Amino acid sequence: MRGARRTGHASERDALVATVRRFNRFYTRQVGALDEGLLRNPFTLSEARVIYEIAQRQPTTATELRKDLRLDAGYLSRLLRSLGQRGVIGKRASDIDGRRSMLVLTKAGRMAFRKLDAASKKDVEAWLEGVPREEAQRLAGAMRVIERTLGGEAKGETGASYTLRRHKVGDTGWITHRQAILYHQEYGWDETYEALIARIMADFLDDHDAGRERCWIAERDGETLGSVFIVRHPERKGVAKLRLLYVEPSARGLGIGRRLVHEVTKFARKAGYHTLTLWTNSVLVSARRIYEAEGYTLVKEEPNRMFGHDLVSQTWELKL
Amino acid sequence: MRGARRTGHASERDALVATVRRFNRFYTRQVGALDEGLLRNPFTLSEARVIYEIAQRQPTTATELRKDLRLDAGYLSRLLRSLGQRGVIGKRASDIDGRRSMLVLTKAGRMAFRKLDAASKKDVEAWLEGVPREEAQRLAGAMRVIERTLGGEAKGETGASYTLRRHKVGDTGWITHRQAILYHQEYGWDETYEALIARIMADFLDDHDAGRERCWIAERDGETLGSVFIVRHPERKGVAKLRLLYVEPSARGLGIGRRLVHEVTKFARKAGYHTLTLWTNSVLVSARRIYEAEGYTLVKEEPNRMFGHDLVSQTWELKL
DNA sequence: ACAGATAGTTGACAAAAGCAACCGATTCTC
DNA sequence: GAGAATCGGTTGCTTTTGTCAACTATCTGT
Repeated sequence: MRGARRTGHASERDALVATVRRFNRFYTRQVGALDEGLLRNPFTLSEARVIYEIAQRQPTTATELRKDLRLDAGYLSRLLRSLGQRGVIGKRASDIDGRRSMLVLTKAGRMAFRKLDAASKKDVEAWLEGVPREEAQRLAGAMRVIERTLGGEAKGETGASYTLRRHKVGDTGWITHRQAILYHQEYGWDETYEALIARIMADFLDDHDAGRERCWIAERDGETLGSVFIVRHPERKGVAKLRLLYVEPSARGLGIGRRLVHEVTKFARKAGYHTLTLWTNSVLVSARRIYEAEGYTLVKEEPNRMFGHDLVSQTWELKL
Repeated sequence: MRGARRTGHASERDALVATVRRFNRFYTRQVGALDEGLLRNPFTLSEARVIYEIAQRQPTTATELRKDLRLDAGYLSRLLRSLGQRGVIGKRASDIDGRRSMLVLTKAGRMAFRKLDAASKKDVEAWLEGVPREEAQRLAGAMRVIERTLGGEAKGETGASYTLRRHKVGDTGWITHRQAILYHQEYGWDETYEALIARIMADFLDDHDAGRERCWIAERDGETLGSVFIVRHPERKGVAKLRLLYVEPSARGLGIGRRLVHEVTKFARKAGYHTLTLWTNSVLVSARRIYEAEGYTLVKEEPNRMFGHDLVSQTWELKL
C-alpha cells in the first residue's frame, strides 16, 4: 500500500518533469523565433542583452552583468570594449574599488536602447496579436505562476495584491474544480462533495436575484485566488446564507478570506437581511477563525456522515 | 468614451506585453542554466538537440530538422556528417525521393540519446526539487496554459496521442469550466448553460450506477482534451443518453470526438441498452458529423430559446 | 522535355563563446 | 602589516556556431 502510494507520487513527479521539459523545448523555440527579429539592428543578440541589462541597472559592473547574463568573463570583456568603442557605453573607475569600472549608457547608448526596446516590444506585440483578451489574462497569470514558483526567493513581487470582482462565465466550474481537488487532497473528501458544490453552483446560476445574492472572486493577474457566495435562505425570510468560502493555499495569509467574509457582511446589511448563517465543518479550523473574527457565533453542532468521512458539521450565525 | 475604452485596452495590452517580456527574460535565463548542465557530455548543445529531435521522429530528414531547429543547412549538414562518423546516426536513401536521406539513430545513438535524456531529466528534476507537490500541479497547469495560448497553429505536436480514462475528483468542475467558457466565446451562450452542465454533473456524481453510467476523459500529459458521459434515460427503460461531448479546440482533428462517441456505443452495447439518444443543437456542426458517422439519425428538431439565444435543438438516436 | 524548385553538400569565412593564463587591486588571516 | 587568497577584469588561443554562395543530384509541374 505504502509502496503503491510512493510509486504514485513518483509517477506524478515524472509527469511533471515531462511537462516541464516539453514546455522548455516549446518555449525555447518561441523565444528563439522572437530573438531572430532582434537581428535587424546594428547589435548582436548578446550585445542587445548587455545594453538592455545596463539600461536597467544604470551604474553597474561587468561582474554583475556576467552573473545575470551568464556570459563568459572574457567574452563579456570584449563585448564591452566593442560597445565602448562604438560610443554606446561609457566606463568610469569605481571610487570604492580600483578594480571595478562602473558601466553606464552614453546619450547615444540610451537612444540605442530605446530603439531596441521599442523593436522588441513590437515583436512581442505581434507575437501576441491573435491572443484574445480573456486568454491574455490567463496567459499573464500563468507566467506569474511560473516565475513565482521557480523564481526561488521571488523578490520584486510587483502586484502582490489582489482584486475582487463578480463572477463571470466559467468561474463556477473553476471553483468546483479547485475546491473539489483541494478538499480531496487535504481531507480525503470524495466526489459527493464535488456534487454538492456543483449543485449549489447550478442553483445559483439558474436563478439569482442580483440585488440580494452575489458571488465574489478574488483574483490576481487573472488567476483565481478565492471566492465566496451569498444566497437567500430557502426557508427563513430575511436570512442569508454565506456559502463556499475558499482561498487557494498559495494565497493564504493575504487576508483574502477575511476580506471575502467581510464583503458578504457589508452586502447583506445593504440588502436588508437581518441574519447571516453559514454551514461549515469542524475540520476547517482556519475558516472558523475567520468567522469568529467577523462576529459569527456557533449555534449548532452535530456529527454527520458525509463526503466519505465522519465529520462534525456546524452552523454559525451573525446578527446584522 | 470610445477613446477612453481604447486607452484602457491599450494599457491592458501594454501590461501584458510587459509581463511577457519579463517572463521571457526570466525563462531564458532559467533554461540557459539548465542547458549548461548538458555540456557535461561528449556532444555539443546543437548536437544534443539534433540527436534529441531525431530520436523523437526516428526516420526523419535533414530538412525537417532544419526547420524545427532553425539551423543553417550547411551547418546542419556538417553536424550530421560528424554524428555519422561518430557512429551515432545512420543515413539511408529514401525510397520515394532520391535526394533525401532518412536519418535514424544507430544502436550506439539510441544509447547516447538515453544517456542525454536521463541527464536532462535529472537536471530538470534537480531544478524542480524544492517545489512542493501542490505548487507543482499549478506549475504544470500554467505551462499548459501558455502552450495552449501561444501554441496557436503550432503543429509539431510531438506527443500527438492521448489516453482515455474514467473521471476523478475535480474533473467535472474542470469540464464545466472549459465548456462554459468555450461555448461562451464561440457562440455567446450565457451562464445558464454553465448551470445546465453543473446540474448534470451534480446528478451524475451524486448517484451513478458504475456498470451502466460512465464518464470518459481524454487527456495528454495530464491535460484534459475532451470528455463525454453516458447516463440512463430518466424515463425510457433500456435507453441511454450520451451527454456533454466536448473536445478542446487545440485538440481537434485528432479524432478524439469520434473515439469518445464510439466508446459510448461500445459501452452501451455491453451494458445492455437497446437505444442511445442524445440532445444537441444545430449550431454544433462538427459534433453533428461525428454523430452521423457513428450511425445516429436525427429524430426530432425544434426551435428553442435557451442560453440567451434562439437555437434549434435536435434529438438524435442510435439503435444498438 | 525543360524550367524551376528542392534536398543536401562543400568551401571559405566570420562571428560567438569558452578556456586558461595573467595582471593589478582588494580582502583575509595570522 | 605582510603574505596568501580572492576578486574584477583583460588578453591570447581555441572550439563552436553560424552565414553565404556555389554546386550536384534529384524531383515537380506543365
